[in-house]
Amino acid sequence: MEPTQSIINYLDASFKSFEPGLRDRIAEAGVLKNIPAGEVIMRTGQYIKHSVLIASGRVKLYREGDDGQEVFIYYLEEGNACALSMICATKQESSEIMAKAVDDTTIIVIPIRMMDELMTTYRSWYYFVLENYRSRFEELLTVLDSVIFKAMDERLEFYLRNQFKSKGVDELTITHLEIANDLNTSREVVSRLLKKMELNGKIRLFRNSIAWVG
Amino acid sequence: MEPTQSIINYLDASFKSFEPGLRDRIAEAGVLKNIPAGEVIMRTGQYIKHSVLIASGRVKLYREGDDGQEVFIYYLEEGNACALSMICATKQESSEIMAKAVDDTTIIVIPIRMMDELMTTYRSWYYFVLENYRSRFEELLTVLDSVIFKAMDERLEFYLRNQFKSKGVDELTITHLEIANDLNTSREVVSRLLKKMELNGKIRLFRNSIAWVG
DNA sequence: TTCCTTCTGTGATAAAAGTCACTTTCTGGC
DNA sequence: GCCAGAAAGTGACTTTTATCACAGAAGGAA
Repeated sequence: MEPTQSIINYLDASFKSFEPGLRDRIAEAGVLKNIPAGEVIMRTGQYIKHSVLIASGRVKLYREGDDGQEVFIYYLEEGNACALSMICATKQESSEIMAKAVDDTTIIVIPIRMMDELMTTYRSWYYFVLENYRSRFEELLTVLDSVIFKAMDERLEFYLRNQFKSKGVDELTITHLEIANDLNTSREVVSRLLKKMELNGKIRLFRNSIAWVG
Repeated sequence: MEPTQSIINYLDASFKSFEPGLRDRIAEAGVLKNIPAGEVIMRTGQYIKHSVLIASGRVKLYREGDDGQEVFIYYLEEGNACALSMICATKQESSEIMAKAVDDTTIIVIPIRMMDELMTTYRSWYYFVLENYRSRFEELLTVLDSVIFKAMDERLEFYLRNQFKSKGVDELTITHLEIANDLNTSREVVSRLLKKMELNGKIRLFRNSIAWVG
């Protein structure tokens, strides 16, 4: 398939709010890039020179601690943009988070110098950018909430709900250690709390996976 | 002083990046509003119908917990905009935080329906909005950091540094209870940790105030 | 099968933070 | 000066979370 054609396909499929002119302009100037599952797209301290749209797949965003801890913040999915890439982009400042592809992911990369043009020419672009920002901002506030106000059992439940919902599954393939890392706690704590949730009938535990009972 | 003139004065003083046309347009369509110290500007769940620029004074942003706790997130100062007001504005969704004037504050209120016009007409406006967003976003990440990765003693120190720096003083008028509320902990914990910091020579404690020793 | 690694379960203990109860200190107003 | 109320100090205790030390279970590879 010819690349320009592909970008249009992705835009039509996942960025439906884009007006035709915007779609064509991005198809013209953007570049498709495939990221294999597990690869890091962006790292703390790295300068960003492009805006990034997620055309397909799923990207996990982490905040990195001083000792290499990686705490899960949120997912970026098909139709999202990396808010930070747009914003850091405008000032070329350094990023503070780490983005890793969890599935095989296709992104559309747009050179930052186009931001001016898109912003002032296409209303649907600036709507998209602001709306994207707003929803990331609120997601960030939600995460902050759960960390500030909730104890670990509630944080865990919030985390699991999020995972089940975001992945659209009722059985989640994940280990206790992975969860513990995402929540910046220890594996034992997660195991114990999960056990408690199982006793309460909320979930069922298996090796390498958790099923939602609800 | 005639209001339109006043807006221009404020814009010239604190929003120097605005191009002349933008300045005049805001002076024309914006409204000045005085908020006495202590008054709430915006509340969780409230719908926002205006964009808000801080012309003078200082606004404290809190995140509200389920039981009425109010945790400090960041300050908005002269020359800042309320990022949420711009973004919620574009979609008229509900706010999730609470903004309270800590000093007597003057704000410039801009009707949301002008966002389209400003965004597409004035490059300095969209730069301003995005840059504002970016910096709030990063501030939020910093707060998240300290909550996720730091124990209470470090959070307290981070909080104090922030206060001293943001207010530009070396003696801070505040009670232990106020700090405890801002950090969502208890007064005793704050008292004990402050005492420890005093013993370590970082600060000196007085009734109703704390002096930075550095 | 037999190892070996990874995942999970669990008790014991330690450390951090929150809670309760009370005292002391300061300060402003009478 | 005296008193009331707010602010701050402190000991004792509980709860939550983290850490340590294992043990058992599951599954893959030789």
